[in-house]
Amino acid sequence: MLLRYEEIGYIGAMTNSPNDVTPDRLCKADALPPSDQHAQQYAAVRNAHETELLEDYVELIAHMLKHQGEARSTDIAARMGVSQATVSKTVARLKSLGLVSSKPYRSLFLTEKGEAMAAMAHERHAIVLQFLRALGVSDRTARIDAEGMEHHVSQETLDVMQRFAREQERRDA
Amino acid sequence: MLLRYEEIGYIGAMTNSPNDVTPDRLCKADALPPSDQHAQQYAAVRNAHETELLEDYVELIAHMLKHQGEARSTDIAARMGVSQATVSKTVARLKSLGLVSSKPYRSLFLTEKGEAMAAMAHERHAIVLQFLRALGVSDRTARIDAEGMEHHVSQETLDVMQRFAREQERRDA
DNA sequence: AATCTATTTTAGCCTAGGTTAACTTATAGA
DNA sequence: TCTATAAGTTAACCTAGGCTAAAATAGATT
Repeated sequence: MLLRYEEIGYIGAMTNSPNDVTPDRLCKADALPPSDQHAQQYAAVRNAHETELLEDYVELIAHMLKHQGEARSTDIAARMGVSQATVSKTVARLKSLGLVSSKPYRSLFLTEKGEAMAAMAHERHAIVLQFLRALGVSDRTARIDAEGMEHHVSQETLDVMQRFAREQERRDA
Repeated sequence: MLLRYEEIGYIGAMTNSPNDVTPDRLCKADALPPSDQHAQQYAAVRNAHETELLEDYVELIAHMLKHQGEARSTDIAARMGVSQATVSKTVARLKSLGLVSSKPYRSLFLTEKGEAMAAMAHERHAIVLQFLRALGVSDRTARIDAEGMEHHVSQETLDVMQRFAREQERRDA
């Protein structure tokens, strides 16, 4: 399925012969978007990186609050595979951002803002995970990949993934 | 499609009644993997983060060498949407890692190692992008998401994606 | 009540990746 | 050839996210 230029969208007006075939066409299909759009793509990735860790934390904290009743730094550290000191520092950042609240030396709670973020992160995560499994990826791999992918999936793609997973589910039933 | 515990794999031996239905089952399906496995998942993500930027750079440099004949810092800076100073520093790192070679104040080249990395990154990127388009995601969104996702997709998932994209292509033809 | 242990925080260190501002080098044109 | 401008580098700074080691606190036990 070779894309037409019009479908690619960013190529803009075709200047040279629109009917010639492979070599030129392959070259163009391999072309990068214009600089400014490309820069926006990278910026989007950098942007995602900034919130990734925060989302992982609040998602995990929410889960712990729900399933264990409390969220303790030690447990977070163990689950994240980092030192307690790292958790302490990151939690300080979460607090300064108004996502987490706690009294010193006490376990953690989410603010409303934190809960909202956790809910969103959890939903995304779940959709991506279900999607990967529906695609036929093994559970173990799906979990690993979902963890990394979830922060880089736009709403549009998420919708497509959800639809796909539902279709697949229906087919399985 | 509710997963059986056995399919999930990490749950291990079921202790309590294996035939009871929704509430317990839903709860378990929502459960996290055991701490050590979970920690490995996060570690995989952190690991990916370390090479992400390097991969993006060599991929971009390879593209420029191929299509413009040379790779200049200014162009990289423009495409990445960062300052030249940042490029300079990152390139220094790429050089120290033996991925890029250049003489001071001259444009850049890839070492063999750098080319190998670039080729891999490019292939992954292309597969993810084609997959997203085959799924039905718009080109613009597919590009953005592919940029972020490519570094977090395992070989297993990549294979599945490639197969899916080919199927879809066949169906379109 | 005193103390021991587990947990949390703090301090000091490191690397990566970003910035601006100032400096150096390459190169094209008068 | 000289010089203006474009391109690349360096210095000094910042934040995030890791680490270890040491200090502080909470809670349980005797």
